[in-house]
Amino acid sequence: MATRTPSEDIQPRLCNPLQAKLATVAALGREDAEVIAQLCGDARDMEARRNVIREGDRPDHVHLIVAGWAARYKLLPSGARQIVAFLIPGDFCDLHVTLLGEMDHSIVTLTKAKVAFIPRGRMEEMTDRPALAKALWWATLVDEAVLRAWVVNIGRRGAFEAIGHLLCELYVRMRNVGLAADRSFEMPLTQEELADALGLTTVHVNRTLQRMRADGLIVLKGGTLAIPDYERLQDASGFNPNYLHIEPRH
Amino acid sequence: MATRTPSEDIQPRLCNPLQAKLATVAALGREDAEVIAQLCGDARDMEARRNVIREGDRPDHVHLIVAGWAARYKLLPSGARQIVAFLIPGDFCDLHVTLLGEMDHSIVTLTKAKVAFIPRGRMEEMTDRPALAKALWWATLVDEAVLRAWVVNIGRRGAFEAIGHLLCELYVRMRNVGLAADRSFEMPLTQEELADALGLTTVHVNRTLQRMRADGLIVLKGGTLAIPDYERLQDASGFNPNYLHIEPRH
DNA sequence: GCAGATGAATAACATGGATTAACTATTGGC
DNA sequence: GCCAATAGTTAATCCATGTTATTCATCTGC
Repeated sequence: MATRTPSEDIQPRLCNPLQAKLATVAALGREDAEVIAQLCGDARDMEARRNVIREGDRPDHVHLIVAGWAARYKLLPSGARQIVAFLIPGDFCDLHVTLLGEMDHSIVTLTKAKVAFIPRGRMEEMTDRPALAKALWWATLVDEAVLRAWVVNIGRRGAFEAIGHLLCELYVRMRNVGLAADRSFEMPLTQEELADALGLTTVHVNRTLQRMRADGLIVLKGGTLAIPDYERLQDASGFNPNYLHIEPRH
Repeated sequence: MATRTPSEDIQPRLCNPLQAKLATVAALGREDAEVIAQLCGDARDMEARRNVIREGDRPDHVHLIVAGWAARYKLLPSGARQIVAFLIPGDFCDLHVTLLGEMDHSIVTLTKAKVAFIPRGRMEEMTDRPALAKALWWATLVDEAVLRAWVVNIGRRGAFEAIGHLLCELYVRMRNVGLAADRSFEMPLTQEELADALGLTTVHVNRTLQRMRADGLIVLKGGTLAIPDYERLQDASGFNPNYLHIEPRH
């Protein structure tokens, strides 16, 4: 296989993060895949640190991250910020807003990003296709599972384990959409963003990252994270990927 | 209308917690209500502190709390427990398991409880009815929103605010299923359970509850919680019920 | 190639909450 | 009604993480 050129039928998943992600659940037909491709096609470019939606909004379309990173967050009266999810390519920002009406949190881009704005009608085209409807439902449920893991991370793990756990999760998720290879991936989060996600301080995140580097658990530099010994990191942080509900695919 | 006897068509919501809860979203027809009533009819009695399901299980039916309280939790390798949700009457334990396959967490009763075991076929009867299908989808999305609020609570609020916030949420949810009146409700959680939910220690929960009592924010005794001045508690804990997505109904 | 902005790295010090360990109510079973 | 188990209280000590502040390193646009 080493002789073949990497063509699109070897790794069709790589073309489109959403296709890659949903292929995890249901076998998508050619037409399903096309519907998805169309959605991602007309994504808008956004600068880093721009709000995609804000708490209180009642948008009439759904947002999908096609490229770049974003974060779901809530602000406290004190001005403190808690990030409740990192959104990577293939993640929907607000699948729920159609039913819940009003956003109860905000979403901001963390890097330059491509974001698709999908009108309601377009979403219905998707949910009319059984395989896609199932896949979207699955995606929502996995988001919820990720949130549960996040609670455990913040509530009962120390800073060291918590950061390790989060990095493991991001690695698996990035790999699942074809954006990680050979134990490394582009990880654009600042220490402040990590801190806001884990309920810590930038100072403490810094201290802890250094310890992890010193232990040889991670190599984090220039926006790229490498994990020299994934199993060791996984053990050190009590990470069990079962909650991501990704079937082993080989 | 004040002259009418309070018959079941004035407050049908109160008969059944699930009906009460779902009536929040969609107007349920008489038949819808009947389907729900049947589900709750043949619930099994369970003792306190019994597992309803455990991580790794692949149950072939869905569980619904009809009476009593339960908790969704995860255990860490260290043995520490993190509660990620409290389940009160009208809450489904595992609506997701049908699609996700394997449970990624466990559920335990906290009090004596009545739990309905709903076979897959029965669930499909529900999802075949548009109003119910929508209501179930809504319930799932609200669970997710609650989880987000929980993350904020643990990550960025101090113990005092966090406990206050949680108590406000429980009050609103209990009221929403007809189980709270006049600013008070049965609140069977032990300090240990509160601690495991908020990522704190029993000792610290105890200290903090005392402070809240001293401040006159709560009256907690004999398994009943009274909130003398709800607005003050709400303000003191930065509670905004928007994330529960309960339309104001009057 | 410089100015301004942003992010990372350190250091000194403060503190909320953890830990441990008694001790004291309550509760529920028999 | 008593015993055993469970739940709540209290106090002393300790530590992980927060606070505040300053310096250094990059990046970006012009």
